[in-house]
Amino acid sequence: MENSNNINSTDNVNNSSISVESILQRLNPPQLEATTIINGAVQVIAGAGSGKTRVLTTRIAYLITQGIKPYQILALTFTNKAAREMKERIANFVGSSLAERIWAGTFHSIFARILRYESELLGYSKNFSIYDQDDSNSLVKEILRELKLQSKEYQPNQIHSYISKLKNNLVSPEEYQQEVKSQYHKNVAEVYFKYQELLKTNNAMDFDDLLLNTLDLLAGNKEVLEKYQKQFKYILVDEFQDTNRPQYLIINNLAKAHSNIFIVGDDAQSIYRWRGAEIRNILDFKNDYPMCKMIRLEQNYRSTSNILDVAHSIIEHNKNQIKKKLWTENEKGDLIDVIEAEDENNEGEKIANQIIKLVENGFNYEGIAVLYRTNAQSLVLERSLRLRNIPYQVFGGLSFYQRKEIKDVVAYLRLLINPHDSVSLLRILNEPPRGIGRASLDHIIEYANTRDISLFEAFLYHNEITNLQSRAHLGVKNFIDLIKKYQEALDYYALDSAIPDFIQETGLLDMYKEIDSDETNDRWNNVMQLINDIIRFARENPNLSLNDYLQQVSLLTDFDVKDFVDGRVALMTLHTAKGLEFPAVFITGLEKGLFPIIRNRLSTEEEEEERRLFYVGITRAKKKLCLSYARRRSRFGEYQNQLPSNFISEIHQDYLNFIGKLKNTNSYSQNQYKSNSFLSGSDLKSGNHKYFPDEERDTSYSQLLEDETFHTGELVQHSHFGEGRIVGVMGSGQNMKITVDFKSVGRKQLMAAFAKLTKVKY
DNA sequence: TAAAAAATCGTTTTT
DNA sequence: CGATTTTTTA
Repeated sequence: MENSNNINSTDNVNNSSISVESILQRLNPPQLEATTIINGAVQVIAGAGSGKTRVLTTRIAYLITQGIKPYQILALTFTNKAAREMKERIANFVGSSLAERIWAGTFHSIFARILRYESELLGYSKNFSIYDQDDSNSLVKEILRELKLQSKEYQPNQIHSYISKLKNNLVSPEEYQQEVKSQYHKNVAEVYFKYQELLKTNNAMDFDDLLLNTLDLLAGNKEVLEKYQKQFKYILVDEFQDTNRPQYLIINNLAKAHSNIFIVGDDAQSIYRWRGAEIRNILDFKNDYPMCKMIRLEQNYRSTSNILDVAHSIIEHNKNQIKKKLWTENEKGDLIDVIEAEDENNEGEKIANQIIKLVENGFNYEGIAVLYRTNAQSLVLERSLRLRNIPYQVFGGLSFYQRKEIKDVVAYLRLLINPHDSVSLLRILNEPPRGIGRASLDHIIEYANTRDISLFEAFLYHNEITNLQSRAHLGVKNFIDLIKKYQEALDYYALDSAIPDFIQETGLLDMYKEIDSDETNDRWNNVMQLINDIIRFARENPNLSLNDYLQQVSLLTDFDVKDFVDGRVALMTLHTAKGLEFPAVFITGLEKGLFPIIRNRLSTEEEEEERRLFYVGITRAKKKLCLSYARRRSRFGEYQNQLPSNFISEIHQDYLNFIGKLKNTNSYSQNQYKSNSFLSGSDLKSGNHKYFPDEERDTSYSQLLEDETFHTGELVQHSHFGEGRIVGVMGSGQNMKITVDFKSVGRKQLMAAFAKLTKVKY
């Protein structure tokens, strides 16, 4: 049996460009072991840059050549993008038709997929909504309002993160309710209770539920468990150090039938403990799989030995860690540069200078990353890079799908397939205004509560609600008619015709058009982009539904959506940088209080996690590492004096090369920055021509965009608006907007990152 | 009820 | 400082 499979897959291997055998030969002994021991439990401690991804992909390709069917392989990664890239690499070995069928994805997306098949067993219908943090907060907020708990002690996001913590520790509302003593916590317990209840009523799951419900499903249904145990004969988990308890229990349930489980991780790179990740999982693994083979990958292929030494000297300060020592055959390389800056603007400027120097010395823009602890730091850095015409790309932060107008449209769509989703309903109820105010709404909510029905059902019975004004009755009626109409339309019309009509009829677009401001124009354009995206999705996937589209969208992050573009410096948080590598890395804001970050006081555990984060940052660098800090930094509009981070003093000074040491001059006065600040993004919004005449904009930006795909004056093709000419480019990073003069509809501002424009050659 | 004015508060990090 | 939320007023 194995033989015939072998022949089949060998055919496939021969058809593709690279043979697995040739790759196996290039692995070092522990890598080879990790790749080819395919049966039983294997735990790999993979140091930074030790070829972990290579092992994972080669191993999966090897499994397939050994006759394992791709759908029998479950590979769990940390981001959708990592899964996608892994599949692409495996496709090089075994062809894309096989690679496509591997169950590779994030915990959340894979489990969402399983839950959709099995939802009815848990009392959910197939079209359940997935609530992101924002949605969950709204739900908590609504509950707090109902329970009259709207004081400072009860902040929706804090309460939600508390509930989330309880859920990740597998504490049910009932258990928590019995456990707590103080009135405050009793109230929290009640919110928790109500929250879970409402999620069920809404036919919705939050991010945590995707894990917990999967766990319940497998623990409570023998047949289902056996079905998936039988299917997933080989399980691989990447970034194991960042799994939380429910994730561990799920994998454990799935794997215990055959114990073919392969986990890769590095305790030194555990940076998500605040989100519930547990080191305990690594220790428990050895107990649950006593026969497990332990492999260490300690040879680093990425960094210079200087960089590696510095990383090691940092992580050594942590008490809690598995002892290991990375080594490399790479050259010593340069010292680590340290930049001292006057303030955050000066920091940005010096980094920009340094980047220019690096590029003069043979580095490419795309090989450079600027990392920071908090997203808020990116703004100043962006401005500095812009001033020096350095092209860049920001990852993370607020993504397209988190924009208000996009979330609104998505809420409309969710309501169509899951009308019980009260969070979505409340979100768009008065968007545009429909004459249903808070008073009316409270009556309807009360009606729903007393009858134990969903909010939408209460809307349907609005005629029964006596204390409603006639204006509210009319508003409600129009609203439910709209939803009902398009619920039916979905049965009869194709997605790509029904959805644009629906969104048109919601009145959202008209509302944006009525007020002619930059903001509403942007929103109008963004909604149009989304509509195009849906149309494209519908045409590319004729057998998939709106439900499929929505589930996909709700689990996407900015990082998943955005590809690295050549010729641009990458800006992102240290967390986002995990798993990546760059020839040159800048780590910014190394100041006390900022990195390591301090909220109240820093516990040893938290400090160690910050240190691991620093370690992650350092080990992203291949050739060049540069650290920077500022003497003062503005916070909430006011300057604060800063001290260098103790992380810098933890490095042996022999490794450091201080550049641009500060003299006590006033050359970087506030005034100078004030005068430059006209270049800031907010002033560049369209219509602000008093600051920016056309000629001036052209010269300053055509230089900036030298490496861009789009230049002023070029002809482009848009999937919806047709052909047009670029008349301006402004903003930058994920907010980069280009103004295009379309033949069909005239001038439009488009988000470059999402417009999917193609160039017209002439 | 909706728009305009005032007040508040924020900065961790993300699936 | 600037975005978001709450309060006031028409």
